[in-house]
Amino acid sequence: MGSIRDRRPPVMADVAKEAGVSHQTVSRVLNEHPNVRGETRARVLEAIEKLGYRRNLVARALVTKHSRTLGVVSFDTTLYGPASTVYGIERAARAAGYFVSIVSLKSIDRSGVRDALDYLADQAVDGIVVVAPQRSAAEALADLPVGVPTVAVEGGEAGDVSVVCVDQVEGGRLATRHLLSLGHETVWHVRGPSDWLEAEGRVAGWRAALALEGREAPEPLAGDWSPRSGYEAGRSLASMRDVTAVFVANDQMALGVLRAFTERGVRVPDQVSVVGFDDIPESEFFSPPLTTIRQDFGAVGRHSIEVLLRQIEGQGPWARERLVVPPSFVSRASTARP
Amino acid sequence: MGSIRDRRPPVMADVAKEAGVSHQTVSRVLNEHPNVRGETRARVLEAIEKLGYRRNLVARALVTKHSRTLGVVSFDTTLYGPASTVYGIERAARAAGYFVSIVSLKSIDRSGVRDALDYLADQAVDGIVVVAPQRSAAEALADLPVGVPTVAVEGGEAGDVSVVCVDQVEGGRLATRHLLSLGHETVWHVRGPSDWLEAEGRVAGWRAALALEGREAPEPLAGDWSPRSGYEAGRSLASMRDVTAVFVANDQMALGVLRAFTERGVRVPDQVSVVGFDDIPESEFFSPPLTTIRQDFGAVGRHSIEVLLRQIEGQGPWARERLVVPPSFVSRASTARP
DNA sequence: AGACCCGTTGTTAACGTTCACAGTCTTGCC
DNA sequence: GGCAAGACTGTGAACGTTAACAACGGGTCT
Repeated sequence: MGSIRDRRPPVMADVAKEAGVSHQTVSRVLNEHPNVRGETRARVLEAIEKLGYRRNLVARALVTKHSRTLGVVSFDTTLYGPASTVYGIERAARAAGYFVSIVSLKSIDRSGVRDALDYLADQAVDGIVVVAPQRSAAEALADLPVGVPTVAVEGGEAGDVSVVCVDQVEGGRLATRHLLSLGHETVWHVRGPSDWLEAEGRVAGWRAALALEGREAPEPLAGDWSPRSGYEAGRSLASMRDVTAVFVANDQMALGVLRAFTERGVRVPDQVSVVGFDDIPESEFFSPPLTTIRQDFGAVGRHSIEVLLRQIEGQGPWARERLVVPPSFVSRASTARP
Repeated sequence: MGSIRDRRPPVMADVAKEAGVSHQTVSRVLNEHPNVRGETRARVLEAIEKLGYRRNLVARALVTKHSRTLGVVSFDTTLYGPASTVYGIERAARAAGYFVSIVSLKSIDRSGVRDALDYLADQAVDGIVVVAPQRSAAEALADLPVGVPTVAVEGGEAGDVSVVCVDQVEGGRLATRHLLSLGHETVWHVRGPSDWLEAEGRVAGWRAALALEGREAPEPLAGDWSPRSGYEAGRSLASMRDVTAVFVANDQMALGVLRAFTERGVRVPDQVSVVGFDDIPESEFFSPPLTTIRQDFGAVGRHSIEVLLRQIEGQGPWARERLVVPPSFVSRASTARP
């Protein structure tokens, strides 16, 4: 028995003594090594229970070189998209027995991403997921800390990391095609910031769908994802004569557009049809309920962990994968025939 | 020079050899111990730079017993409130030089919280922040792993952990008082789930404000924070005759209420006034823009880290603190005189 | 019967850092 | 000139785990 003042948590050696075996046998039981006699295992387990032993993961990580921790670098986890993605990542990681260490960046510039990566590398993470929706972030992945498996979510082609993303181009196409199929002459677009790859993808899909039908693409209106920027774009659109259909690059901006239209007396969908992007939980209850393109953020998170674990747990040089999650069209009440 | 195939990252001993000092001196330089000669320090720093040495935080944690990692347990980080709080926590923690390890729970029941806490304790976190808005989560804090400093965010009184929270009662009062002061006879309430402390607090504030003016409190309508539940409550309210003012327990449900009113032709604020809670980024662009109660989630996150670090870095038994962040009233266009 | 294998267990040595302590070399001061 | 105090540096031993290897016993095969 230890002294009364022995507040030190029990270690493997204590368990070993209690069970009358060597510490190595305890280790074997803990790691489910096959070659341990059933009775011995039971005795060890009992001793563990009795002493309330918990294995020290730090010591373990020191010798195995694996921390069973994954790093996540993300941009503004307050936004619905990143928040959902990170949530999916976290759940998938924990289900696989990994911890998740998170770094949220305020602005994603090259040095910010580099710092975050270094920070995580110091902590000896086994792998890193970078939610890198901006071009600058994607570029920062080019000069990665070698040796640490990495997956980019929504990232570009830069560097040779695996990428998991939603097919933004297809999403833009879906939205635009829907509006054209209703009979609209052309479709206007309120786009996201130009340094966001997602914004570019949606623009590209919009243009492609328009081109396919031989329609002229009007000049897109610039937004920054915020409802306010959508509101301002909406005021501009409301003052134009020939606008009958608008594809807005995310639901928050679409809300702003709807608000501006309401203020100006433009009726949706009677006079103008609006399609959003993301399918945030609120969109269904906008006035009118918003037709939009759904991104399955949960799937993106799960897949990114799958790809990452394949790299971590597989051996040898990892193949660079590219996994694309398809978006889906959600029909509601904000679109109609012109 | 190491061999050509020497891919092993450099350790302290390598730096020491390179600089012609002992490993302990390298350690001293790294830890900014004062008693190192300037020239020696320079030589060590140079060697570190040359070899690209990075200190192994795992080995360090093993001996110091400090991982410089904080654990965060949260419920559904997809919701705006928790997401913003966790974001604030993460930023404040990193600014203080701590890593943040996150566990998101799907449902907060007692055993779920316990598991999460154990999980984090295994990882040897230096402290834990539990975002525990539900009664059951608050209860789970009662049987905490001893020895690990813990702070509850939005938690109740249970257990003897420090608490940082927004004054929900005051928020409920603010909303209700505003409506009464406009001249409404009474104020209806769409409440949050009954196992959420925040929901209870808002109900209490609403009742208190009503009682203060000697008004009868109508039966509150139950919601679950989702826009849909707000929508359903809104339909009920729309079918009642004497409803002129509604205080909705969060902005998402308020959106649902507005939607239901719009569908039924109930004009806001002309016929009915609506006040929300949270001030999510979207509320300003609802139709009409929503009068609401703002919670400063960022401040909550920052304060929780301050309290936690005070416990970690201070010595001796920590005093149990209780820090209350005041909510604020945001006036927009969804309220008017009856 | 002896060699050999395999299941089971123990012994010893890492892993890379910090801590405790013991030196050595200055420096200042009587 | 000697001595104490302090600055600076080095040595050895932790921290708690897993890896590598050795040792032992009983069974099987020849």
